[in-house]
Amino acid sequence: MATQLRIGEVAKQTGLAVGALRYYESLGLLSSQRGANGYRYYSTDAVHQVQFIKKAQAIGFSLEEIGEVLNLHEKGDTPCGLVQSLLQEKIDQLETQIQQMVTFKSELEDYRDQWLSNQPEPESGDICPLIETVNLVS
Amino acid sequence: MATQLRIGEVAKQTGLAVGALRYYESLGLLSSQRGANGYRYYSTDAVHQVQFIKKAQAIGFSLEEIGEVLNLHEKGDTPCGLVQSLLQEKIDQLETQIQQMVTFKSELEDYRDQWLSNQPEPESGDICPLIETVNLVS
DNA sequence: ATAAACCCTATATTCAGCTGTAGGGTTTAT
DNA sequence: ATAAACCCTACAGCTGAATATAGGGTTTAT
Repeated sequence: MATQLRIGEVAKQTGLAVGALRYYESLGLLSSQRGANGYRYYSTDAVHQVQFIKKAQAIGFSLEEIGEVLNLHEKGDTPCGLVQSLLQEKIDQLETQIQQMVTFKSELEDYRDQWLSNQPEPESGDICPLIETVNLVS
Repeated sequence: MATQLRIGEVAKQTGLAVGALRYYESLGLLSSQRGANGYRYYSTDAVHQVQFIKKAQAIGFSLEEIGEVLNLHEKGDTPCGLVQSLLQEKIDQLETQIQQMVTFKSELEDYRDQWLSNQPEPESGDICPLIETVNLVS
């Protein structure tokens, strides 16, 4: 029989707040057994599961995605295929975001440099010519 | 005397939703004059100011920051110095974020490649070895 | 004259991932 | 025996930038 841990002990061992553990339970990411006093009791597997959740978060998974993975696991399936495709999705999204941010940063630098080298004449009613000259793309 | 616009007309001319304009007013970013019927009336300057807000947003300013800029402007000051330092702040933040995302993306690719080339043996109790082998840094 | 289109306020809701609080009950250490 | 430390539920709040809804009043077009 595994040692039964109370929520504070799980919190201590995982570094999560007690409230976060209860929150995870409300999302169906973590389950517990209740004692006669109403307390949640956890096996050491729960600690492992929380660590799994933290690692999955660390590689960019949302709690909802982690829930899907854990659901597959609970059904007895190996969720590695799902993990793999989610991971590839994250990588692709990161690449897209990085490209967008790089482009955006150059645009901002261009605005800054243009303005530093050649301050536009303020037109009547302008608030700040630096921004007034921004061309909205979208 | 400038033409007085109703909120729907300002919305149409700026592409913003009516609700967003009222929201901006609640934040102090936009002001209007009220008619006897309670309607908001705007000058064409308001359209210009909304466009300013949109441009400032487009270069990464939060509504709160835009509020600071507009407050300076309303006090009669030229807010370009503030705009310039906020802009430099955005550029620096972008650079930091880009670096973090690039690093993070490589880490994810490493995980993916390691796993593809050499699938770790699942240990008993593992949910998915791909994630189980993740080393948390923080 | 009446309906469509417009306007108003006030409140609630969304996204995510929690944290904080109030008002209790339980366990443990002294 | 009593206080500290722990646990419970239920709800509110936080971030930011809005959107949505309910329940009304006004203007405009036909």
